[in-house]
Amino acid sequence: MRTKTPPPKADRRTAILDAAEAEFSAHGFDGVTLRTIAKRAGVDLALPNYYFGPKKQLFDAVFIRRAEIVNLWREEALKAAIEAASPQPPTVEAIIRAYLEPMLTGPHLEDQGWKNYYALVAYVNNSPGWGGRLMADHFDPLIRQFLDALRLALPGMDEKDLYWGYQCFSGALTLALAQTGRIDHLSGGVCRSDDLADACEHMVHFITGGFEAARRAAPAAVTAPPPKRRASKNS
Amino acid sequence: MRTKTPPPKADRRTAILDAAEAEFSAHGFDGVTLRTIAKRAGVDLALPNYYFGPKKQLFDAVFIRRAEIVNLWREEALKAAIEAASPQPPTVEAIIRAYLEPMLTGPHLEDQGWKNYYALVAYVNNSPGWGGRLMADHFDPLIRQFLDALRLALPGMDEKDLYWGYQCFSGALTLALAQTGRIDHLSGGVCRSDDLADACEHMVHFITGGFEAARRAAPAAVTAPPPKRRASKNS
DNA sequence: GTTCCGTTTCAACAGATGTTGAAAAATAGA
DNA sequence: TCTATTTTTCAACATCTGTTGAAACGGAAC
Repeated sequence: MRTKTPPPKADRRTAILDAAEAEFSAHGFDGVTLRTIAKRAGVDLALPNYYFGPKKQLFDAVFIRRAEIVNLWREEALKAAIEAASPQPPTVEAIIRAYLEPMLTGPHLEDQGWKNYYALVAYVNNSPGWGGRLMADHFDPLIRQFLDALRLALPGMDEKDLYWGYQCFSGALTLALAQTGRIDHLSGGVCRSDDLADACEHMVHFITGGFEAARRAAPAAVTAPPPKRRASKNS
Repeated sequence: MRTKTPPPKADRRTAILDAAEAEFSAHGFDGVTLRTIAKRAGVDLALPNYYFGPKKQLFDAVFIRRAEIVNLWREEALKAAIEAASPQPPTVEAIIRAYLEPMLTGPHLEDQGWKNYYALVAYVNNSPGWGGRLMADHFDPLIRQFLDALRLALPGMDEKDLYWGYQCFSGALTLALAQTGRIDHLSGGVCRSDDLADACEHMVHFITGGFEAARRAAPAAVTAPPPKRRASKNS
């Protein structure tokens, strides 16, 4: 009943990747069965294993497929921002835009596959354990390039502030990528979480302001500053 | 072999909740079996079902247990901030602190159960579908109180900017709650994702600056502003 | 045609999964 | 002590899970 159109003859490999992408992004790794993926792709149960090996390797293949593409986009955007501002370092806003816009704006967003992939990235980034390994292996090199650019754009910023700032940035982006629809419900329809371009434009300002405030507010605290505490709280 | 200490006689109910909390937060709903939970809690396989019904209801019970507590903490902190600033509205920073500090600072963090619960909240908040329902049912009322406070602290701010700002805020908090350890790896140990108090103090400045910049930068754009686009990008 | 090789199907496996009903044990009330 | 109620154990169920090996199919080379 859900067997889509009869399989398009060839191209079964990418049909499996697309189906797995949609299912994994919606239900997580353990919430998906190979039978569901095969049925959605319109192929036999044994075919995913034939092409990709065990389930975990199929998941990795889905994750890696578009990671390389989006990394190229972002690297190119960062280089362009640096070149456009040369010999000055680019502004914080220009760096944030180079980080976000290649992902969140552009005609590729009309492809539901890309939206599914972004939700998958959000899932991976929030998964403890093996999720961190996947993210680190495929995104850390590029992230370090952006951190280097931010160091130049924010002279005198403490390293700790920079990393915590990136953590905030990454969290905001991750939740946007997840497209959970929660902001739709909360805002009564004013904001739509599937409008990634809108999310992008607002994030640019918010995150830029966050980084600049984080540098300004640096209280030269060395370790963990204990703020005011309430009277009691049960353990 | 993993049967912990012999069951502490009574208190099997909370032993099941604790075990389920630890397992669900680490592996998600579908990544956990009732047998794993029962073994970790040191009880019989059939006992979780006896107390909580089917698996999904056990998950909900885990989620709800501490939600009510943390909501009370945060509501109390917001009221205190409002009262302390009266008759003026509290500052943005005071509101952000009231939102974050009850969760992220205090002696309850020495209880690993609370850290597990926070990771569970992060998991739920990033789960599409049923996750959003759980969050909305148990956290939206309090969130609306904070949004009301922010409206007073940020006069003239556009509603859309406010909601997208909260989305950034929520994303940053969610990733902090997840404690994935990714920031540890990325920063080479400078930041530790299990140091929630440190994350809190940095988030306060970053998010406060983000909200204030979001108000400042409001370009009176009506819908989705299409920023500059690169030459071509495959679909 | 015949052979060969990459692809696809089919059927089945061994094990795990959520759930349940009935028996057994513990607890409380009289 | 006997009874009634709650709690715990045990064993099993029907179903689903990832994976695999062998057979069947496809088309191209000879």
